Amino acid sequence: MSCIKTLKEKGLKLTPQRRLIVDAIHDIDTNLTAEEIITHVQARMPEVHKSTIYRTLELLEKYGCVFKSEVGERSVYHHVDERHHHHHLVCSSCGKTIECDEDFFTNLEKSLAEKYGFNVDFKHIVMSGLCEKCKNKNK
Amino acid sequence: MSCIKTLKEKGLKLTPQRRLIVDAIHDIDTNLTAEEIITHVQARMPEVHKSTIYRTLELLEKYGCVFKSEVGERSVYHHVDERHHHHHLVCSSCGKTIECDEDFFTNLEKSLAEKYGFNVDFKHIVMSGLCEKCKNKNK
DNA sequence: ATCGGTATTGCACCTGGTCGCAATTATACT
DNA sequence: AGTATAATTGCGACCAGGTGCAATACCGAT
Repeated sequence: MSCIKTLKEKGLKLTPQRRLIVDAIHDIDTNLTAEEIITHVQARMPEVHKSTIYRTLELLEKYGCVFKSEVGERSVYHHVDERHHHHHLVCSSCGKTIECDEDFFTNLEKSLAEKYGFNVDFKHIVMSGLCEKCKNKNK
Repeated sequence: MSCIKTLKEKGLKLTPQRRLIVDAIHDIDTNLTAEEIITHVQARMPEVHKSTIYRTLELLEKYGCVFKSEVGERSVYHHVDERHHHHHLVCSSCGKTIECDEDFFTNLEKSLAEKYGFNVDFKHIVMSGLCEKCKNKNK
């Protein structure tokens, strides 16, 4: 429930709509499409407009409560786990998500910074590809 | 002009619209947004519908003539250079694109496959972040 | 408890991109 | 050159997501 606290600390208003959105992110999976959030929220409070939801999600991202990432065309939101950061590997065939440790990326991050002076923002990247099952399926 | 050859080889029709789209990809930058392509094509042939352009781009991607990648919300197309693959680092602040060698990613690719059995599809990833200049600007 | 100001909402509209469909056209065959 | 036919086009409708604006509601001060 730290999301609520974060909003309060920033002097933002705690509207019923926002509570519902925060609830959705906590209650359901950690891997939510915008559409799933909209459905969940509107099931309880049908008037809530999608733009309100997108705006709230944007806010929560801005204040570090959720991560937004693009998988294929759609946006997917991950509730931020304060204990440890991790990256996500999403299978483009079955949709399965694997959390992987951020250590894997630190080397790459470092060498790209050294060679090109470029600072990749890995927090906002979700890698897509094929998981083990789907890879073998296609053979 | 190998794109044209590729289309012919696949038994696809060579329409004036398609010629224009292929021209655009060759003539202009290697780093084109869909919108830039649409503008370029419609400047010469105004009736060409955006859906035709998107469909052709999809085809060209399918047959390996271009790479499509998502930067922020928009789609960006890169003309494929047959000589060597490389990855793209796009600065989210100034839009500058850096081509980087694929060797940087092979280690990461390998270790993710070993640890998680996951095969990241790096061909379709464009990393965003901050280039040297923009990073220093914000300080 | 109520009041005022600012944050937030819902709405209507916009944008990039996709899709089904009927009309058109590039090509292969005669 | 003329024709058959399957691929392709343009169109309009649609989708997810975003924006400006007027109306509303949260919350701190009274």
